[in-house]
Amino acid sequence: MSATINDVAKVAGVSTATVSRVVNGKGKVGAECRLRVQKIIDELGYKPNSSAKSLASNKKLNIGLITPKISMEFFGNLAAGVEAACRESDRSLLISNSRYEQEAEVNALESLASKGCDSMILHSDYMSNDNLIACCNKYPGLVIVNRFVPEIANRCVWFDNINASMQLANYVVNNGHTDIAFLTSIYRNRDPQDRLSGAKQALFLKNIFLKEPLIAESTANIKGGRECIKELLKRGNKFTAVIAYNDLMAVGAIHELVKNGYSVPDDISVVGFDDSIVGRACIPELTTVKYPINDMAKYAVELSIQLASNKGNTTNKTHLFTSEIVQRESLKLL
Amino acid sequence: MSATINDVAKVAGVSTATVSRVVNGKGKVGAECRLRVQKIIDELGYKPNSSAKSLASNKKLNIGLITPKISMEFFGNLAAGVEAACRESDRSLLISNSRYEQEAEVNALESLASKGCDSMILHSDYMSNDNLIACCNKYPGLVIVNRFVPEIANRCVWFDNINASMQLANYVVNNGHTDIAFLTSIYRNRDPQDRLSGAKQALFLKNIFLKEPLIAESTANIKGGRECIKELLKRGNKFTAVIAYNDLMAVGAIHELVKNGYSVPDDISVVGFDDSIVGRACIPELTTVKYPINDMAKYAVELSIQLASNKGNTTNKTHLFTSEIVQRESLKLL
DNA sequence: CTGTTAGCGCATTCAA
DNA sequence: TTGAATGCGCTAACAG
Repeated sequence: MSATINDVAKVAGVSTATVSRVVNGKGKVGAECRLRVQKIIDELGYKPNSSAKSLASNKKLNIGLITPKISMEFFGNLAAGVEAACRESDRSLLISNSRYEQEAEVNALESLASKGCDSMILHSDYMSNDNLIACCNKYPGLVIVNRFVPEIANRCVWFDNINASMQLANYVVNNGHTDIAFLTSIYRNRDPQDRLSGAKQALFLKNIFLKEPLIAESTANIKGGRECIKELLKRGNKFTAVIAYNDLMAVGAIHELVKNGYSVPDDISVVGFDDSIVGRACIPELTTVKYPINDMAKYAVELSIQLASNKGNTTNKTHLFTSEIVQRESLKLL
Repeated sequence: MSATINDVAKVAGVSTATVSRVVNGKGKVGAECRLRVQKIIDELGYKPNSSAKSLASNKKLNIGLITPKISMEFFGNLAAGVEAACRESDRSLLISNSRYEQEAEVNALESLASKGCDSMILHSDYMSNDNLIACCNKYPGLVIVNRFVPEIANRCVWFDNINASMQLANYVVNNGHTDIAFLTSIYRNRDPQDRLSGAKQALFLKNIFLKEPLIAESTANIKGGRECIKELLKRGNKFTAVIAYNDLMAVGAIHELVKNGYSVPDDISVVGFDDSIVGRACIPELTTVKYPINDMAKYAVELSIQLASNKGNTTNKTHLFTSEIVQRESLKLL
């Protein structure tokens, strides 16, 4: 098979310890000796075996990412950010899909840890706070993305959905809307709840009450967005703006509104959430909120590496990212 | 740290070999002994260290995926398929982005191999056939996705872009179009070339000549699609249908056509390629060609595992996947 | 059926 | 500055 440290040592006429030193740039090695060894390394195409390396040094050089579904754009962006940061830190990235199953999340954590991941990034939708806390205690290099749990604040790289949703709702109101509908996800996990409650709060402060008849729920995809609009239209309550849980639902909403003869945004405005590619694909292009997942991913990697070397030594600092409204065409401006 | 095989052996009062046997289900172990050991394993939460495992057994249990950019939907789907297959085969997935850089592809291959990936899946856009052949010789478990190189036919899991493009072009012609424009990518890698030449051939067989004035090129994204239409409109040649290199360009084309007062598909039809989510987001929804990347990914994993255990032992069989037209709304039907 | 032993490839003492 | 020796956690003969 491929050359080992022994082969290099033999050919170079030195000990494996010396080869190890030149490979890792640690310890003292004579200048000419270093050159000679390096030459052999290049000639033989020697690459250290990372299993042996991590076994011997008890240092893990892998970082694990657990995501519900890597094929979704949001998680793809998360993975891309993590990958970039791994590359910079000369670490390898292991990926595991949890397919929205709580048990799979826990298994993945265990599995990745045993595969030499000292740092891990977890996007968890369904694990309870207590479970999350337990996991953080068990794995010092674990970082939680897109959740905030006060007890492990320093382990959370998160985004304030409530606040972002308030911003968005205010933006809609400030552009003249008072009859506002909200499209939420049928899956009652955190994000939809937070975004709905943020919108409610913001509207409440403007003396607008977001009540049941103007809230529709369905699956968090294009089809779900269409279903919601069908339902709202059937109910017959007036609305001039729609705030959707995410861009996919917003796009579905636009489709269904157009199909029913409404013009977006002239008759009805629609805004989404995430700033995903579908928002740029639909006509009119979608006004939405940017979720800085790529930046968060990079940050999370740094944090997890630091945590892993600190043995999870935690400060009180948390890691909160903020949003930004992306103004495009689907919200009519005053 | 976490429990090792030694801890389990000590507590259970057996040798490490026995523990190894029950963990791996290999060899003979007495029934009650197995139960006892298993109990200790569970109590201690023992998880085999995979570095030690692969070092000792000289078996690699990782599979590597090299992709230009994991955040793109197409590659995300590729990754998802690979991940699913890895899960079934109880292997870990390592991911590396090559960012469309040839050198990065080679580095990633080396790096992944040294990280214990005996199986690898590579999506290469820019490596030459000769390089690809060399890599396949070097890495017995390497499978190439989305390229066909005759000399290593058995290592290629591919899709016939030329043929698929011919199908699509025929479909367009059969629905009454004769004035057809083609939008291609400014990056002259394989896929755009194949799709363009496939369209040319199909049209040629119908006595339609796809000539320069009706071919526009730009970046392979939404913006590029818009640019192409701008250019075509400026040139002033008549066309009633547009075939785009991919869905993103097709969506951009639709946007620009609509902006210029054309109705799609009533005035001008547009078709894309890939069946990506943006095609379902635009209005009208895009008629396109399904690229079965998910199936191909799963297949590629099986193949690479088999190849790795065969030491690259190659048959003459190649692995070709076929396409399917996805009929939606952006092509007016006869 | 079970235990003993010898490495896998490397980093890291400790001597020299 | 360099080398020899040890062990990381595990598997795989080989004995018994």
